[in-house]
Amino acid sequence: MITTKDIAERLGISVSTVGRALSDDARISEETKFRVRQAASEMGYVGNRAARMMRGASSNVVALVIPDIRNSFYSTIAHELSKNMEAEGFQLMLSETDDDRMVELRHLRELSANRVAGVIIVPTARPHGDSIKLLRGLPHLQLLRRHPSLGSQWFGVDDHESLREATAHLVAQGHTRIAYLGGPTELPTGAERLRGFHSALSEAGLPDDAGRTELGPPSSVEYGREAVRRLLEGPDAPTALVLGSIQLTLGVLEELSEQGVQVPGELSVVGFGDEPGFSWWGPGLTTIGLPIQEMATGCALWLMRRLKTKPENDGPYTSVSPGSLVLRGSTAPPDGKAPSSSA
Amino acid sequence: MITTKDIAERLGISVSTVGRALSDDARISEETKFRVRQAASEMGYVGNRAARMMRGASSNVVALVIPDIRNSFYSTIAHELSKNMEAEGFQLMLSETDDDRMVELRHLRELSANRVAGVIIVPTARPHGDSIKLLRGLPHLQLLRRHPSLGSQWFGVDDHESLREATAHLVAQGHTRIAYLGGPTELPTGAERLRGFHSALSEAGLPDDAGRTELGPPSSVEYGREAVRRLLEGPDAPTALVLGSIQLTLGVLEELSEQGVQVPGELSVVGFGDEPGFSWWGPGLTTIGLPIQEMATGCALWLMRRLKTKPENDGPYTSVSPGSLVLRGSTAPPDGKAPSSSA
DNA sequence: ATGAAAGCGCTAACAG
DNA sequence: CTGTTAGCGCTTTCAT
Repeated sequence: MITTKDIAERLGISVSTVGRALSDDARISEETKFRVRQAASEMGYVGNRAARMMRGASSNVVALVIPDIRNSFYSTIAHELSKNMEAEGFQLMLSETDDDRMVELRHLRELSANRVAGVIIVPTARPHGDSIKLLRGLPHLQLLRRHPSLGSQWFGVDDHESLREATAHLVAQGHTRIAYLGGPTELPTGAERLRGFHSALSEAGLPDDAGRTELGPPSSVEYGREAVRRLLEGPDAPTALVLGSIQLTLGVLEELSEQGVQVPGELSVVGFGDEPGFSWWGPGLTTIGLPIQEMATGCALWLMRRLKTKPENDGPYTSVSPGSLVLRGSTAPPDGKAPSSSA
Repeated sequence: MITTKDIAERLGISVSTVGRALSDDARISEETKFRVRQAASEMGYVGNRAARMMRGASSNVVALVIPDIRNSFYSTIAHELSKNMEAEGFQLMLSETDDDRMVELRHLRELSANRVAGVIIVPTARPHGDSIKLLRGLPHLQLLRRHPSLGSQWFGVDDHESLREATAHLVAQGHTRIAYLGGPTELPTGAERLRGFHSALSEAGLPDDAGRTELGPPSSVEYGREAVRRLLEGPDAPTALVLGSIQLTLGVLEELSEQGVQVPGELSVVGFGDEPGFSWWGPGLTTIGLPIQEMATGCALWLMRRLKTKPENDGPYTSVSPGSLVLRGSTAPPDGKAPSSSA
């Protein structure tokens, strides 16, 4: 690897002159600057950021710590961050935790060792104590999930309201046996979504046992399939289903379409998230659309600004983006037998 | 940030003793080691990789340079790499090029400045000369696309054979007006897939004008929609369609389902890739399944090994994974009017 | 307008 | 068993 010293020797000048020329210092003659730049380019010189960091320069790397990039939720976020950051000269490090706090900790150790400029994290349910300590030393931002011990900078969506609205939509259609299938309540998102579900039920004055819930520890496609199978068994199966996780939604859709369940005839369904394919599933999936793109952009811009301004303006910051119900064909009043001419 | 010097001062010993204790050097007494580790942990010491790199240590970062992480093709790859690399203590840098050679170049500059340990790249159609130079200085590996000037380490899928097989399937069903819709031929993948399409036609002895092709410069969902609209217009519209890009497939499926085109009645379709949702699209999408997971794992393992063994065993290496046709319901003999009792 | 030298944090060679 | 010293590549005083 070529260094400033190599260039200096080649031109018979000192390293400091080379350094100054490359940083376009005012007191270097134009001619020298030209010769230096020429040589640098010819020799394929690329400045060593490690060395610069030792002199106090900060890293240009921001890390994104998420459960799984295959979840399109997260890949959209990653893309949006990457795009916004590239424009500002930042690079994106990708760390997948698989929702395992130990993996999360290992990643944070590495990120800290690499002295990344900042971290955007979707924390696991209960981060390790050391993870919390490590994050204290790094400018960071929580995304979607919010853990109290990880500071008060947070970007997320209105989980409670999104599920309340989705459930209310089913209630308005006359459903009285509604099931909710979502992620674990250990996660702040899971808890909020479940709360939203219950809010809608109680607002409608429905009895507590109107709502049946299946809360997966694993928010996986496979679990979604199993859970919906379980839900549909038995005599008083629900007539409607609201979902609280993208992965679970994918599983449910696969299972329902495989079992040939009539939607919305036998069962009304409201999905979570709006993936490619949701629109062409069965009668079109009515689903909770999330403004992840906007959220991610906001998040990127906030962090960029935070990193560029020296002062520790680490005041609490919270951004809650609203979801929106995307109405398609997968919901209808219960007992499809009676096509019901109600509005 | 805590340094070894801080620890040394606190314990009244020298920095080298601290360094050795932390690296579990044999000549340090167990007691000192213990005290050092204790202090390090208490003080929240995290080694500075930048400093280590200046002493010759190599980075533990591998970069993945791809067009767009939202393409599930690439997010699957990213996940697989990440998983395999985390196990070996490597971190994954994510660089999106948006298929823009200038963005690609900027990323490679940064990666080089950061002295990343290695690069896995899906190159743009014609990488910039400087990009080529930069890559020469970095251990790297091409993925899927293969550009001759970027070295001879490559992992990919058998694009030619995959499309040949898919097309042959349609030919076998009796189609004689088959369209191919794929990415630009400037990309090696695009060219190979198109070649596969033509191979199948000529093997079947079909006239050249049997195949109609639409080659998108932009492999986007939107372009897929437009293109299929164009294809279906006019009197001698094709009776079958083979696709050569995931994004285009997504667009085509949306458009066909929106327009209510009967598949396979009016049109037989073979998709590219196997995304969630392809199985529940219409009659189930017959599609070209790709072993991306295996490919990515192979790729990760190869690079890890390459990075761990000092010697420049940069011998040419090529790995071609075969695709496989996933048969579902979207293809049938032409002229659906005659349900045709053939096997 | 340019050089010389110091030092960032760490490790390794060289003394004890 | 432990300390001293040098140097990785770069920027930044402090001297010319």
